[in-house]
This record gives sequence, C-alpha cells and structure tokens, in this order.
Amino acid sequence: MDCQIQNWYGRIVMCAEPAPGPRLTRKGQATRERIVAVAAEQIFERGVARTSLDEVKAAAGVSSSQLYHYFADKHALVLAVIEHQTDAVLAGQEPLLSNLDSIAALRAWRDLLVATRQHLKGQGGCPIGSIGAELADVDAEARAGVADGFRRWGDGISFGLHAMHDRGELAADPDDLALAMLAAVQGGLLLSQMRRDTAPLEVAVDAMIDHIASLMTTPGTALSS
Amino acid sequence: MDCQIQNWYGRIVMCAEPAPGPRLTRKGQATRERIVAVAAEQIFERGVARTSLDEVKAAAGVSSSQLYHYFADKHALVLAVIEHQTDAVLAGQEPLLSNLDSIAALRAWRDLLVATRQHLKGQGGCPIGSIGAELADVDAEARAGVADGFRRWGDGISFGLHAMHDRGELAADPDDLALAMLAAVQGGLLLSQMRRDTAPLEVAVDAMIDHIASLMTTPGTALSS
DNA sequence: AACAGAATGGATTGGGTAATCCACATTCAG
DNA sequence: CTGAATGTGGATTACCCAATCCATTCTGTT
Repeated sequence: MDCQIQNWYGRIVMCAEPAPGPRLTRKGQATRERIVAVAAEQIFERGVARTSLDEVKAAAGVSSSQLYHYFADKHALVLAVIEHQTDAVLAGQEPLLSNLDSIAALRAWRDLLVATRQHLKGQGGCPIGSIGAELADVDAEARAGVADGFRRWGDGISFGLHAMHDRGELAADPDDLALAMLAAVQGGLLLSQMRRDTAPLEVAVDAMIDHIASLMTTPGTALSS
Repeated sequence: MDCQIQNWYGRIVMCAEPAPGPRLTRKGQATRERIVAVAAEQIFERGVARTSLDEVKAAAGVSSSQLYHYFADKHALVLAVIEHQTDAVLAGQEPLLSNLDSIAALRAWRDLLVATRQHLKGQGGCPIGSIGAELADVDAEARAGVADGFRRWGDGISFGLHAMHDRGELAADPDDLALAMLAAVQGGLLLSQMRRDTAPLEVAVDAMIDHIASLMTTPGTALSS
C-alpha cells in the first residue's frame, strides 16, 4: 500500500502510492489534485461535515461528474485529503524535522511550529489532528489514515532522537520521547486554537524539550527558562 | 456570568450560573437537563454536526416544541452541552484533581485518566476537546466555552502545583507547568484515540510528571522509568 | 484516421434535518 | 379558584446537500 522515496534531505520516508484505479491523463491528474487541494483547504477551515461538495466543486471549478469520476464518494475524498495534509504538514517542517538530533535543533523546530501557528492568526488547529478528532469514532478508515499520518510524524521526530541515543547522549527511549513530544505538539495546538494564543503550544513544547535536555548525559545543555 | 461555589473537597471552583431566561419549574428543569445529558452523550459519540436533533428528541423522549422551548436553537444546546461536559469531566477527576500537590498525587491522577480511557475501549476522545476542535473556527461562543472549560481544568492542575511551589519544593512556574500538563493530556488523548491504545496518553503524561519531578528541590522523587 | 477510454457539463433526485407553528395540557401564585 | 405563565404534542415547511444520470467533448494509441 505504501512506497518509499528519497526526500530532498536524504531521509527515507513513507508516502502513499500514486493512484490505484484507472490511470489518469496529465489533465485528469491535475484536476484530481486541484479537487483535493481545494477540499483540504475548506476542510481545514470548516471541518469535514461542514464542507459541502457543492462548494468544493465551485471553488475547484469542476462539475459533479468530475468529482465523482475521481472519487467514489465524499468519504474517499476525505481519505485523499488526509494523505494530502499529512504530506503538506511534514514537508512544511523540513529540513528541520529530519534532523532533530540536538537540543538546539529541537528549539529551532519549535520556533518554526510557533511561527507557523502565529502566521494563521489563531485560526485553525492541526490539519491532520482536527480531521482525526472529528472522524475517529465515525469513519474507521479515516481514523487509520490519521493514525498513519501521526506515525510518520512521530517517526520523523524519533529519527533525530535515535541519533542522539546512538551517540550515547540521551539516556531514555527515543520512541517514547517522540510520542510524548508529538502529544505535546497536538495538545499545544488544540489549546492554542481555543485560546487564540500561541502560549500553550510554546509552553508545552518547551517543557518537553527541557525534559529531553534533562535526560541528556552531556553537560552544557542549559534550560530555556 | 459565573458564580463561585464550594465543591465537596473545599476548593473554590468556577461554575456556570443556573439559568438565565424564564424561571423553570422542577419538571421543566428535569426535562431541560435530560435533553442536555442525551445531547452530550450523542455529541460525544458522533460529534456536533453528525448529531441530529431528531435523534436527541427521540432519545430524550421530548418533542420539537419542548426542545425549542428550552433552547433557542442547536447552537444554544451545544453551549449547554459544553458546560455540562466540563462539569462532568472535572467532577470525574475529583478528589484527585484538587490535590495534585505531590509527585505521588500526580501519578495517582495519571492512573485515573488512563483507567477512564481504558474503560471506553479506545472509543472517544476528550468530551470537551473534541467539541472544541470541531467548532473553534465556526462558532466563536462555543470556542470561548471550551476555552473556559480548559481554563477551569488548568486551574485545577495548577492549584496543587502552586501548593508545591509555595512550600518551596518546586522551582518553576506552576501555571506554565499546568498548561503544559493539560496539553500533554489533550495530545495524549487524541493520539490514543487515533491508535486505540492508551500508550500515548501514558507516555505523554509520564514524561510531563517526570519533568516536574526533575524540577523539584527535594530529593527522593524517583522517576517512573 | 479511427477507435476506446478518459474527461467534462449540467440537470435531477431523493433523503435528511433544523426550525416554525398552532393547539392543548399542566403548574403555580395570589 | 382562577388565570396567566409554563410545559407538551405532533404536523409541517423550507432548505441543504450527497449522489445519480445521460449526453458530449477531449486525449492518447495504433
């Protein structure tokens, strides 16, 4: 179901396969991607249930028959959007995400997350997480898709931590720390969205970075406070 | 807009005022509460948009006119549900939540959160957070209601941390730590919901407790690992 | 050129649901 | 006791939206 590709930074990441059904012409592929991109944007703003296909069709400049030519139904479109958003979120964190192998690198990555969030003026949460929260108990495939997105994200975080661990600098399980860090990011994003204030995201991720710093065997890694 | 009451454990917490509009008879109050309880349950299971008022009416055994007698519209009902769920979530963590003034107390509270989550067999996320994620950018009042619920929750956590700080045991800002802890809980719940596995919640909260433990001035507070 | 498969257009259908309306019953206060 | 406010019932309306259908045009291959 998945293929492996080399990304721009040399790391191997998992990505979804191109397309299963009937092969698409260049034009059809462009139309399909346009639909997914528009749907992703609207779902990010309003959620899945409040995004009507009529509006997606209008914004993408396509008709009903086109939409249902590329997607069996709304559910299939949502699955494509989840993959699309996962790719976008992970790509938006590169090249930092692939190199989180020092406290300094973690802090730079944190700054990027906060800056991205600030750029949205308090609107919107996590493009993946919000879909997951809405559909987890309603659509098993969507839940699995979001879970896979989180897995890829967590793998990205743990990659750098594993490097630190392998160098003997980190005295803890990198996978657990990566999972905890991802949780801090998700919770921080949610709280920040509710309060329209990046402070919760900053405090949560800072606390987790400080925790990692406290588990390092090498000296000279001062806390941020 | 709010009133202060004494809860069972002596702490002063903020709660919503009883009811603003025309005063209700005992029977009317019961009907209203039944509607809110049923709506809360269905929204927890399916989300706001996928909860139809017809089903709420059927499950609560009321007719349209009753529902619209107590609530101006669906939006007003959702606001009532947010308050209802906030009260329920906080009450469900007592008496532990009001006494998080030691590492041992924090660990006991963590165990309660994990056990509660396990009891749901992987279904459902945070009753408050999931509503917030769905409505934050669509319904400003709902967002504010959820934000207030999170504030109350965070206040509960910070209360015990402040006690530790006042005793000179904790060398950090209790409010920041409480905010980070709440973020870890929310993120942990979301990840656990996606993976249908309590591990993310456990790891995230454990990491945050360990972090707090590392900031304590008194010795003898061993890490959980 | 010619054919098959792919892509597009737009009208239509059918189901679901929030909200309204009017008629009737119950409760409570003075 | 009595009337005014509160509580209840169910039918109805008006709208939104996912999905279908058929006809037509485009694209790539041999």
